[in-house]
Amino acid sequence: MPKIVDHDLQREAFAKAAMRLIGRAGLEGVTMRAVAAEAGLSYGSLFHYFGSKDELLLSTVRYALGKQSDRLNDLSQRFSGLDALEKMLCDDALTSESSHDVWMVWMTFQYQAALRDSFAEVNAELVDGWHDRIRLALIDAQEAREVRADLDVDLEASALWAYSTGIGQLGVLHPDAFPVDRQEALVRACINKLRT
Amino acid sequence: MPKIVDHDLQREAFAKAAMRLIGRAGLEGVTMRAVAAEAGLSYGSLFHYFGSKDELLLSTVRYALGKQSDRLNDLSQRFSGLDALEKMLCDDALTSESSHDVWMVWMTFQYQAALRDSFAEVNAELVDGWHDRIRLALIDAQEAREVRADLDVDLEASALWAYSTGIGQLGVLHPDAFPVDRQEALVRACINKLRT
Amino acid sequence: MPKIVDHDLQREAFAKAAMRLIGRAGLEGVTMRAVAAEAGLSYGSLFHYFGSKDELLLSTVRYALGKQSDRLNDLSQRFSGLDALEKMLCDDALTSESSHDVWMVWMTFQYQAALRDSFAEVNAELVDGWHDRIRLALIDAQEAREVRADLDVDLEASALWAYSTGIGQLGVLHPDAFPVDRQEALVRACINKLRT
Amino acid sequence: MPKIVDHDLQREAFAKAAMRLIGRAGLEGVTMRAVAAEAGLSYGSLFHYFGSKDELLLSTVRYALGKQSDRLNDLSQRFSGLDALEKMLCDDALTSESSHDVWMVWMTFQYQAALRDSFAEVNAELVDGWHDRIRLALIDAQEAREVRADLDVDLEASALWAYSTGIGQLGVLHPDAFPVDRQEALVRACINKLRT
DNA sequence: TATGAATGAGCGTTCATTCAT
DNA sequence: AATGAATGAACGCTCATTCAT
Repeated sequence: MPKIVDHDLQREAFAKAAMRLIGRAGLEGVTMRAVAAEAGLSYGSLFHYFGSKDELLLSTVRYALGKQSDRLNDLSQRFSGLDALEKMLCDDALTSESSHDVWMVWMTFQYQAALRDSFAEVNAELVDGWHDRIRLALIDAQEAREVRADLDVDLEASALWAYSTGIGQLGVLHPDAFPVDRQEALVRACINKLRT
Repeated sequence: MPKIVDHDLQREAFAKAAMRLIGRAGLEGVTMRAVAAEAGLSYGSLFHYFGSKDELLLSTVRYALGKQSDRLNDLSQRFSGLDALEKMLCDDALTSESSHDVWMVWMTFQYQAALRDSFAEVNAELVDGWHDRIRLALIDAQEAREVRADLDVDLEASALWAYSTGIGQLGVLHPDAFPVDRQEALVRACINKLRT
Repeated sequence: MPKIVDHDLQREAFAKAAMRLIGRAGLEGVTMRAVAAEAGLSYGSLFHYFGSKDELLLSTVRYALGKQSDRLNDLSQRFSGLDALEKMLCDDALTSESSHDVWMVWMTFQYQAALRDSFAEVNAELVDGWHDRIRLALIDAQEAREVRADLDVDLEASALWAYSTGIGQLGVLHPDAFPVDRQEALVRACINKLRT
Repeated sequence: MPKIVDHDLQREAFAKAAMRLIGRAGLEGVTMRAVAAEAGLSYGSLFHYFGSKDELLLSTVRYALGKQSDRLNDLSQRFSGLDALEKMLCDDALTSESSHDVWMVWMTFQYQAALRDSFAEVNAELVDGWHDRIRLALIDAQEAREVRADLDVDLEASALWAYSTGIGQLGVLHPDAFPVDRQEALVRACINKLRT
């Protein structure tokens, strides 16, 4: 019998380490050696679990966003309409200490996806999912008469997407100017403008 | 003093080349060799004009944003209030073909500034300038009674900043989902919501 | 003593796998992982049966040449003189599909033996055996008056050795220019020149 | 002005270094670091002159065989028929100390060409050249009535090719059993058999 | 001043080997 | 005995930077 380890757990450990490094120093800080060291394992080990750096990176983004996705799923089941939207955007946009790393991963990944085909595909699927969620919540809100019947749902969905993207980015890059409570206030203000 | 003019022209030529490369392939595409080749100048001379890669990068961002800043200055002299705001945001946010490279430089730089102290300083000054412009235009609008008197100017300035940041980023990264006319529509819709 | 049989069988399975890999992609294609995979056995077990890669390689060459040696022994018992020589050289030199892997192993091994002492020793013994066989067959032929009495047996043995070496190498490396029937024709032509 | 160096001369220096290493330790001994060290230059320099290891290797084989080719051209101008053939084969086959490295390069290259497409192309051209030379010399000899009129020139050319290949290989791999004078004797014996 | 050659640290990746179960 | 995880040295290659002319 081989040394018993949970393969997926190890992969996750490396993904976590990579996420921490991205959070701390961006993609440039993610060298395979640094990831191994951060995970407390040997360099060679890393390649036992990931065939290449790209594979690790893709796993990292899936891990980082997977957790968030789970939370969003939970929220969209427990709430609906503008309520759900507010909760989702707050959860997503808010760059508190705990989600800082996730946002850095997300930004990094978006950037990479614009430059490299291998990332673009995965990105498209993640991005579309996010956009859809916003649209559906808006449609819900419209049906519940929380927002005007003639609201341009598509446009507003895009607006909210852009808005949350911007808040997230600024929250990460300028935490002093965009502390969490300000981010929350911005999200609320924006959603309230949609209310009938 | 013709030499000095030459000197600045060379620096600008390199900065332009670096900007094009960033627009095409991100920071990763910017090697000193590639910059020299793109500028059609010799490799060694690059180090005569810039002591290091960082210095070149800083010059590049100053060059890229300087042009935009000039345009904004012009706009803020010719217009005021919400009008100026709309023009400024459209000019800034719109990722048409012509400003794609500038946006890429900007995004790249923001990202670097979050990670490296040497960039953060320069970034702060650029960012503050932008935020101030928005605030001032909003105050103008308030004085001209274009917007409600009790509008939280600070908050809305932040919101517009975040909004334009998000539109710009999405415009660069997802040009298909955010073509220029959509970006414009989003900016207008946002500003119109502020109108009394 | 079934264990011992198992042990040898496993070793042979690995040696076969290594031989196939050498035939397919040369020594560079032989990684310990690839050998285990090709043999359909576990990676770790490979090191139970062979203390090192070198040991595996040595076993591989012994396995590959052992089979051929058996055939040659058989031939030299059933035939003698030039007849035996022709049969032996045809068997040995001919790089048909079935013996391609064996030839690749042989070539690879010769090459290694020239570079590494640990292989040279084993090689010397194999090579000497082959040279002796040719000499003995020539002496037989001489005694049977198939060849001239004043033939320089040593020289001709060397010549035949070189000749078969060359044919084998070219057969492996340039199969289009040296198909089996051409190889056979070359061997026959050479031997016929020795006939009185 | 840059440091003045002869680009081609540096490339040759590296090629020579690579050839020496191949002669000493085979392809496995040719690491880019070892080549740089052997050439007495820095590691990074090497990549200034060769874009990749393959490029270096191809240059090495061209360099190694180019010298030989020059000698052969010279011989085939000064001699003709069997005389030329003998001189050519002696020059080519003889693995004296001075040509040991060349032969190792040649063997190594043949082997690689069988395994890698990128080498096969260059190899084909070199190999064909060699085969043609032998054929043409034989035809010359036939016209000069040095050999029988009904000689199968194609077959004999292949035979000589195989023969010289074998002698060369054995000369390199078993220098004790195949010293230079023996190689020469073998070549002469073989050619004399062709004489009318 | 202008050029490009020279340098070496650092990268992602491979791999034989050792270790723990 | 059998398995596969763990390890780290070495490889080819890139690149900002320095140097020599």
